Amino acid sequence: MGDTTDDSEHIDGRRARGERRRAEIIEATLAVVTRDGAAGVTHRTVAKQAGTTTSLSTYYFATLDDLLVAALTSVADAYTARIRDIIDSPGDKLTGLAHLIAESGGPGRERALAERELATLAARRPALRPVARRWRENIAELATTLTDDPAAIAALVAASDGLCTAILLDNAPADPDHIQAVLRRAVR
Amino acid sequence: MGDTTDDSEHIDGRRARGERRRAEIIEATLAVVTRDGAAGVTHRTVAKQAGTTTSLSTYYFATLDDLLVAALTSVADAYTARIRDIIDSPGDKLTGLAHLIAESGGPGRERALAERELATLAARRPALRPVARRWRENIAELATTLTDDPAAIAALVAASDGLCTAILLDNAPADPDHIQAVLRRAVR
DNA sequence: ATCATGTTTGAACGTTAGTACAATTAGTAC
DNA sequence: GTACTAATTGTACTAACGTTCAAACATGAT
Repeated sequence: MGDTTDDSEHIDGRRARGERRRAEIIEATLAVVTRDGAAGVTHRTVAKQAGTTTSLSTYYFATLDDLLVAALTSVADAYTARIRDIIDSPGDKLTGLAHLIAESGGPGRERALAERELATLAARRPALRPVARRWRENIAELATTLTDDPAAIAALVAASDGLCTAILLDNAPADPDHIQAVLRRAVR
Repeated sequence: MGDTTDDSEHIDGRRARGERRRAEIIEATLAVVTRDGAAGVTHRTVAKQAGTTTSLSTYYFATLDDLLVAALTSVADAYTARIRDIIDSPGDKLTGLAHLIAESGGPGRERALAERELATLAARRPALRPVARRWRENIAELATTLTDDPAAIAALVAASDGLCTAILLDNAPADPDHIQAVLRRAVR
């Protein structure tokens, strides 16, 4: 997380510090979403979480919307990277996906919850829609390595999403084998 | 609040009026959720939408949470009734379900959006969780008329949920035939 | 008519929100 | 050093929030 680009020829130190602050504020935003939900995100709560002042939050993110967009983008990027890892790894892809989904029931629950909350937000704000769609597109990309049937691809995406919902709603540890069975049924 | 503490048979007209008001406020709440999202729900916005005063909203729903619970329950009840109709009707059940889901992309989009928003809210408030779960349980009930395989039932529920997400996110009219194909793949 | 009870209102309380802005600090270039 | 710019702070304003409350109203029961 903390890599500093000090090896570069001539970097404006102020800019580097600014971008670090920016990242800190985004991280604080996600922490707030995780703890209190998207409704709990205000410049004040985020600033307090980040250990700075309210005005600094507005300095980097002029409006609350900017802040939420940045936060959603960040969390979506992280999740996307996980899926990409599964696609690129040599093992069975459905097994990997099943374990990733199962994380929503364990320690990754709050992260998954945050993403879901922000995705719901996206349904109403067109600016956030492409970001929210990326998760689905990546699952679809994974599916194309398994089948060519468009219906099967759609089925896998839908099943992944629905399974995630079920896990979050049940609030119980999920069984990767069961998840995998449902997924496998979709692409079969 | 007075419940059915009165054992006598006479009808109190005031009670009927009160329950009508209550229903109006719930309807207004759903209208607000539809227009501005769950974040836009305040006693003031709801009251204005219902054409009454702020205090009347708090009179019927002491806290904002009560209001949201009532609204979510109401919309879940309506959707549940639709699924029950499909279960009880003689025609092909997956065709009926597919058309119901497809409505999320047409005129029923805002209604579906409201339900989804409230369901997301449920993930963080345990009080709302049972209500949110009912939708899934009814789909499962429909599935039991088609198969005994638990994995197939879970697959149908997950697929229905995921398809709904896709439709809402794509914001395009949905093709019932395509939906049906995905659903049929789940229970096959 | 009188009473009791449910309904409705308007105003007010204290709190917190978004936002703006002048002032201050800190780093960079000259 | 001075000048410039980005980063940061403290403060203040307005608007809206949830909630409370005493009073007024409406209506069915007696």
